[in-house]
Amino acid sequence: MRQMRHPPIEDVELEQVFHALSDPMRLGIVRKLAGSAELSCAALEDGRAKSSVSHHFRVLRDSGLIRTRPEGTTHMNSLRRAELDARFPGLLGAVLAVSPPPCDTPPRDD
Amino acid sequence: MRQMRHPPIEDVELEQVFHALSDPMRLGIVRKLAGSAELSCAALEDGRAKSSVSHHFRVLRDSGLIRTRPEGTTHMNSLRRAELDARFPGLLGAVLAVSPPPCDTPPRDD
DNA sequence: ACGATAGTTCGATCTCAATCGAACAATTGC
DNA sequence: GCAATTGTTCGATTGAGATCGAACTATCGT
Repeated sequence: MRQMRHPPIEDVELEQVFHALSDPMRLGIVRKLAGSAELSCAALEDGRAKSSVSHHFRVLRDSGLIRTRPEGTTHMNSLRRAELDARFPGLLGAVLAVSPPPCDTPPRDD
Repeated sequence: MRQMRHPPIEDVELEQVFHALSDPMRLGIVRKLAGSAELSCAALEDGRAKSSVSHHFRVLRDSGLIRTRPEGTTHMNSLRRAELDARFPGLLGAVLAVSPPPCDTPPRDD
C-alpha cells in the first residue's frame, strides 16, 4: 500500500503555506477540511477535472497543510491541524476565522 | 501631491493577502515594516532593481497590506496594521511571530 | 531652470502555475 | 481476471508573475 510523501513539519516554510492558500480552490479545500476529520478527493472536486484537483492536493500536501492516506481506491485527506498550530501558532485559527466572501449564487427570494 | 491608490480594507480578500505574502521578497518587506513606523522604498531595496522593488510595493499596496505616502522625492511605506488586525484578527500577529529561516550567510567563526 | 534623487511605467524575457484530456496505476467487488 | 472506481502523471496550452533595462515622472536643492 503506497504511502504519500509529506514534508516533516519543521521543513514547512511560511511562504509555501501562503502560496498554497493564495489559490481560491485550495483555500476552499482547507476550509472544508477544517470542518471534518477527513474528506476524500472526490468529495472536494467542486466540478473540476480530476487532474486539476489532483494537482491542487499535491500542492497542499507539498506545502505541509494536509495529510493524505489511501483507503481502498479512495484517498482520505486531513488538515495537519495540530502540527501546523505548533509550527505557526494562531495562523490556521486566524485563517479559518475569516468567512469566505459570498459565492455567486443570487440572494434567496424568501 | 499625488496620492497612491489603496483599496478600502473591506475589499481586501484573504487570497490576495496570501498571494502577496507568498513571495519571499514581499514577506521580507512586511517583516521589516512590522518593526518600524515607516520605511522608504529605497530602505527596502535589498539589492534588487528599482523596477522589481516598485513592482513588489505595487502588489503589497494592491493587496491592502501597506500604505504609501509621498514625502518629497521619497515614498514612505507602512503596514496597515490596525486595519488588518480588525479585518483578519490574529493573522498578522501569527505571521510576524514566525521568524524567517536563516539566510545564506555562513555561520560566524567566533 | 537644471541636476539629482526616488520611484513608476513600459515592454521584453523567462519561469511558474492552473487548466484539461489522455493514459496509466492501485484497489476492490464480482 | 476483468470492470469499476478513485486518483496520479504526462504533456500541451494558456495565462500569471518576477525579473530587469530604458524611459519617464514628481519633488527638492541650488
